[in-house]
Order: sequence, then structure tokens, then C-alpha cells
Amino acid sequence: MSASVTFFTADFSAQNAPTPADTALQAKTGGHFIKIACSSCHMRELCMPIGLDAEELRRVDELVAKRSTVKRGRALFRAGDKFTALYAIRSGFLKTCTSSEDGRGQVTGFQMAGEIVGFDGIATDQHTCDAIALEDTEVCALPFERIEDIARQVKALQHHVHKIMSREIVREHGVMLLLGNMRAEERLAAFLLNLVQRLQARGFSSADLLLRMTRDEIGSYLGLTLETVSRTFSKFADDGIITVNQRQVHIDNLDALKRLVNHESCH
Amino acid sequence: MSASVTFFTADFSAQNAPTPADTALQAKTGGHFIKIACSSCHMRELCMPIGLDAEELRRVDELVAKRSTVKRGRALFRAGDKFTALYAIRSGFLKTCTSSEDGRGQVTGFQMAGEIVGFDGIATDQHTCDAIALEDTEVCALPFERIEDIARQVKALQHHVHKIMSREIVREHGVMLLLGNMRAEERLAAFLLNLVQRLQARGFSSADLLLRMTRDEIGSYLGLTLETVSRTFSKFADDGIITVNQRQVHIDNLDALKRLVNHESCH
DNA sequence: TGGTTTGTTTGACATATCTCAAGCTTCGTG
DNA sequence: CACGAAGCTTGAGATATGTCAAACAAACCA
Repeated sequence: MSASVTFFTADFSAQNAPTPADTALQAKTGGHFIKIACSSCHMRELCMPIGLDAEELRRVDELVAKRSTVKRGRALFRAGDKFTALYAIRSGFLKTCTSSEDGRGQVTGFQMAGEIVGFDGIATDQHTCDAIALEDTEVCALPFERIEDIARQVKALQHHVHKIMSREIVREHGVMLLLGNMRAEERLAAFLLNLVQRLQARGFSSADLLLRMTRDEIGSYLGLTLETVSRTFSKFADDGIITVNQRQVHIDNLDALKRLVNHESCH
Repeated sequence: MSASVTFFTADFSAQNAPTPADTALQAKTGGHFIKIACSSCHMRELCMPIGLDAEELRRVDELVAKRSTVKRGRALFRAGDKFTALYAIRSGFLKTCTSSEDGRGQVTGFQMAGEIVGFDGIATDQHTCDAIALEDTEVCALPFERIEDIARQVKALQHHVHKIMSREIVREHGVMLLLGNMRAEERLAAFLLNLVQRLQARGFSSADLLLRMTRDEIGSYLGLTLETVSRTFSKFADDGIITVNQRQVHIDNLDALKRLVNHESCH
């Protein structure tokens, strides 16, 4: 993955007609000029550094180059692509996955609105993983050179970028712990808890979730086969912990899930 | 882990007597004033951004606050400690490890000279993992606020910091792939190859290596038990791929190791 | 120097998860 | 609407790795 953390995104207000002075804040998308401004994005509280003054806000608003839509199944970028920008997810859902020379693949993360992808590309100026849309997804391209330019002027933005990358590193530590130490039930429980927690932070129900990914993709992320994922879902359902209807999952017993992750059940 | 990538470190030249003008470049360590300057560190090519002009070099030299030694078995920092600085490893060897609430631990990385640890702390201003010295280790403390201040002035340093954090993210993707997809032999082969590759970049033999960590620590990093690690070492030795004498490992057949990682042998 | 601790190796056995296979459901498309 | 493809579930059996145990080696310390 490249990031699964909140940042800043750009807002789309159809009623805002462009003016000549807006040039720096505009982007042509699908034949329409749209105003792009992080400061008015509804994802703002989730993503922006706080405490910016007016001047700083103005600068940060210049971050977004353009907004675009990635159709379900299509790639936002692929391993090997030249790295030019980070992408803030405005809506939708992505997975990021690496693959090794011999063809093994690994889903490294799932990203949702308010999160940023693309950090993997900075190291070598080339992306090292694919970012694939699991549903139609709107993203704002943030040219990385522009991010660096503005970060040199706006201290809060600079620190924000560092925090986000650090969070991504910490997140991956958590995944390593999961992959290295947990058993199938614990992994799936941790996965579900992480998803609902992130959805809840975005105002969604903390008990209902619609999985955007296949059992295979969950398995890849968790280091399990799709069959084990499926069986574990069934087991949780039998135990009355969740109700599963295809990709629709309802959490009936949150505490039981938490206990599973904390190892309090078995052994 | 916090980082396993090269950065900048400070050099220690005992013959350099301090002058009053040196104040900003000095640190008191063990009662002796020592001159600390990244620009003259023997790890420089490994770690510093290149192409700095004289003025930029001067600024970057102000990064290091102090140099200190961490005795084998002692912690450089621990999860929960307040985050104030990154640490450049001048010599020695570290491991970083996280642990979950229920007491499970996971070694997230091994770091050697020329690499930086501590990035995990930026996100929350607290470290989230322990950094433990596996042998007596010299580190340079780089106060993070100072890094950010100078990065705002020196573009090359700013980009360097971003690259290093990105590299760490990419490295962890690799570990995730290893933990999620590989079998014991492949994991250990990948581990050994990674170690010799990094040692080789530091001028050491590409065939001989002295493991600084226990079988248990290797196992934790690779998501295996120490017994499996031990057995796999024995298997490699039986197959004539390596020669093992305690922690001294000689690689007899590098290609065989590479083939193992690339899955070309089994299945 | 000897005794204790820590780390390593190896064996026997248990088991969680994988593999292979079949049947079923849902979704997309012509 | 029907067909095919893709995704999901479940079962039976195989196996890689974990667990437990014992013996050994090395390192450390009094």
C-alpha cells in the first residue's frame, strides 16, 4: 500500500462558476471547469492540517492539480509508473498491491475516502505497487513537487505530510504483527474492526459494513487463502458474532470481536 | 521498525580540538567535546543528500544534536517514549519491535550503520515501538524539529527525508509479502539475502555474515518459531547452500538462495 | 573455575491452514 | 432472459509449521 491515512482532498462545487482569477485552482475534467479547493472540501476536518491562517490556506488550496475518476477495476497507477503525484481519495475505495518477480501478489492495504495513496513512489520516482479501484473512485491529484514547494512555506503542511507518512509506517507495523503472530480468526477480527473503525470515523454505522473487496483480496491482505477467509466468516456467523450476507456484514457482537483480537478467547 | 534506510550520520574525529566557534557543532559526550559534522562522516556517501553547496552543507551539519552509545541489550527508545528525534546509526546493530496489548511481540526490522530509526514516533509524538541495541551501538540524535527547520531551507534535505520514509514504507511492503506469501525456507533465504546485500553495500563480504540476533528474533521477524528457523538453517546447511557455525554464516551457494526466494525450486 | 543462564538443535507429535474439488450463487452481458 | 464468468461455500485429505520436550553448547558471572 501507499497510505491509509487522512490528508486533504479537494471539493467539487458545481455551482461555482470559474472566473479568470481562479486559474490556479481550476482543472478541466470531463469538459467542465470545476473549482478545486481543499479548504472547502467536505473531507477537510478528516484530512487538513488544522490552525492554518488565511494565507496558508490559500497556498494549500493550490495543491490539487486535478480531480479525476477511476472506474471500478481500473488502476490509478501501476508498479513501474513514473511517480509524479500523491492522490487524495474523495470518494470510493481502493486496494494497493505489490507483486514479486515470481508472480506472487500481496494486497498491502485498502484505502477509503480521506486517505492518501502513492507514498511508495517517492523512494525511486517510480511506483512499486498497483492502486486499483474496487469501486468507482474520485481522486484529487496532488503533484508531489507542488506539495514539497508548499511544505517549505507552510510549516503545518510540512509536518502534516511527515505525520501521514509516519502513520503509514506504523500501520504497516500493525499488519506485520498481524501476519506474523495472529491466527486466522484473529486476523479476520482485526480486519473487520479496523474497517468499521475507519468507517465510523467517516460517519458510517459502526455495526454495518459493505465489503468492497472479494474474499480473495481479503485473504491476500491477511495472508490467508480465500477458503480460510470464507470458513472464518461462516464460523463467526455460527458463533453469532456477525451476520453475513455476501459482502454485507453486520456486527452483532463487537466485544467478542475485540476479545478475539486480544487473544482473550483461546489458549 | 522505524527505518532501515540510509541517511546522514555524524563523524567523530578525535584529533579535532573544539574551538569557540564550533559551539553549534559540538556536543558533550562522556565528558569530552567532540566535533560532530555529517559532512565529514565516513558514512556520508551512504546517507547524505548529494549535490549540496557549501552553504547547504553547513546547515545540514547542524542537524546532529549529540552522539551517544547504546549498550548491547539496552533500548535507544521504547514504545510510549516521547518522540523528539530521529537517530542515525553510526555503528552497531539494532532491532525494532512492536508489541500488542495482549503481549504478542513482533520484530519489525533490523537496522545497521547508515540507517535511521525513529520514524514511527512522528505520527503521535510518541514512539510506538522499542529500538533495542543488539550490540554496542553509536547513534547520532537528530532532533526532528531541527530536521524540519532545515528541510524547509534545504530542498535536497527535504526530499531526502521524504525518500527515506518512502523507502521504509516500500521495505515494509516487502516484509508483508514475505509474511503473507512465503514459506519458511523462502523467508529465511530472503532474510539472508537482504542482510548480505546491505552488508555488501557497507563494504563487507557478500558471503560471510555474523548474525547479531538470536534465532528467536529472526523467527519473530519472519513470523516463524525459533525451532523452524533453526531447522531451516540446518536444512540449508545439509543442502550445501550455507555453512553455519553458531551466528557465523557463510553463503556457499548464493544462486540457490536466490532461486529459493524466486520460488523456482519447489511446487 | 564451575555453575547457571541463555541460546541452539533435534525429535515426536499435534494442528491450523492449505490444496483440491465440487456445487452453488450472484452478477454482468449479449 | 439466459448464459457464462466470477465469486463464494463447504468438504475431505495433505502438509507445513507449531508445540512440547530433552539434550547440548556457549556465554556469563561469582
